[in-house]
Amino acid sequence: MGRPAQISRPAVLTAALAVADERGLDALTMQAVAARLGVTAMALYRHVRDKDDLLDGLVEALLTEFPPPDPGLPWRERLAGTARAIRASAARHPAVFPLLLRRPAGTEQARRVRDGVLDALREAGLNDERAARAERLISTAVLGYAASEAAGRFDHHPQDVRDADFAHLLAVIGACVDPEGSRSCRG
Amino acid sequence: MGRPAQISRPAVLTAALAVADERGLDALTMQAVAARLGVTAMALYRHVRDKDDLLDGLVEALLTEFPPPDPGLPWRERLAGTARAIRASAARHPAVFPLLLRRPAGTEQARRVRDGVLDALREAGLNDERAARAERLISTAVLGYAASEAAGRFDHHPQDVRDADFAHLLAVIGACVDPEGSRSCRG
DNA sequence: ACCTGAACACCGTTCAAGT
DNA sequence: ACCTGAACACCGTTCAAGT
Repeated sequence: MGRPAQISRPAVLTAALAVADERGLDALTMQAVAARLGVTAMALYRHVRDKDDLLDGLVEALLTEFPPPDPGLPWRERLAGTARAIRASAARHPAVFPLLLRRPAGTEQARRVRDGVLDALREAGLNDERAARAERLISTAVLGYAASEAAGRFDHHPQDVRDADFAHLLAVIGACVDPEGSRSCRG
Repeated sequence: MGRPAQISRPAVLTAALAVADERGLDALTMQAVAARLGVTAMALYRHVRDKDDLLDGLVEALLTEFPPPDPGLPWRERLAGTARAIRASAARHPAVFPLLLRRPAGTEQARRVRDGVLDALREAGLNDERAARAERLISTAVLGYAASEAAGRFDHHPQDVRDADFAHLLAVIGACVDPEGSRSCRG
C-alpha cells in the first residue's frame, strides 16, 4: 500500500484539454490522454469515473477560465468583459467549448459565472426575476455565438465581420438592459 | 446487374433520425440504422459516404422541417413563426438538433431558411448589410436557445418559465428590428 | 448494381493480478 | 493505493465475394 500516485484528476483534465485543443474532440480518447501522461488508459479510471465524467471535468475547467470581472468596474463593462472572456475561451478551446451548451449549468463554476452576471444586471436596475431571465438569455446568446464561431459555422465570414457581429451583440445586450432602453427589452 | 435497391439515402436518413430520436445520439450507430432497415451496416456505405456524411444529412433533414413562413403575414409574425418552428423541431429531435450549431450553414436548406429571415428583415426596413448581420445574430440566439433547451441545459426550470423566456427572446428580437425601436439595436 | 461475410484497427470499460 | 495485462463487447470502415 501507499504507492505514490503518478497522476491526479487535475493532471488528467489538463492532459485531456491539451489533446482536444491540439487534435480535436474525435482524437480525445482515453488512450490518447493516458499516453500523454505516460500511463495506460486503465489508470485514468481511478481519477475519472468514465469518459462522460472526464468531459464534465473539461467543461468545469473551461468555466474556471472565465475571469471574475473587476467589481470596481461599472456593470456595463463587467458584462462586456465577461462576454469577451467567454469568446476568447472559445477561440482557445474550439473543440471543447460547444460542450458548454450541452451540459447542465448547475456546477460550482457555472454558478460563479452566473452570479457575476446577475450582480451586474441587478446593478443595472433589474429586479431579481428579470435579472434571472435576462441572465439566461444573455448567457445563451453569448455561448451560442461563441460556440458557433468555434465550431466553424461562421468560417465563411472574415474575422472583422465576426468581430463586428459580436460587438453588435454586446451593444444589443447593453441597450436591452439599460434603464433608459426600450420598453420591450425590459419586459 | 440491375439488382433493385432495398434502401435509399432518404430511407437511411429517416431511419437514422428515428434511432436518434428514440435512443439518443450515442445509440446512433451504423449497425443500429442498418438493423432498423433490415440490412447490414455495410450496405449503408453505398448511400452515405461515411458517418459524418450521415450526420450532415440529418442536419439537412432537420432544416427541411422548418416551414417556409406564409408570405402573406407581416414580417414580425413571419420571424416569430420561424423561430417557434425551430424551437418545436428542437423539441422533436433533441439529440440531433444541437448539431445545427456545429455545422456550416452553407447547405441548400440552410440558405432557404436564412433567405426567409432576410426577406422579413428587409421588409422591416433594414438595409442589406444590417439585415445580414441581424440574421446571423437572431439565428444564433434562436438556435442557441433551442439547442440549450433540447440538450437539457434548462431542465431545472419548469416549462412555463422556459416558454416565458422564449417569448421574451422573441420580444427583444422584435423590438431590436422594429423601425421604432431603440437606436443601439439597429446600429 | 446492390448487398454480405469476413476482417482490421480502434474504442470504452472490467477485473484480477502485480508492486 | 495505484497502476497494468489481458480480455470483452462494441465501433467505423475496407474489400473481395456473392447474387
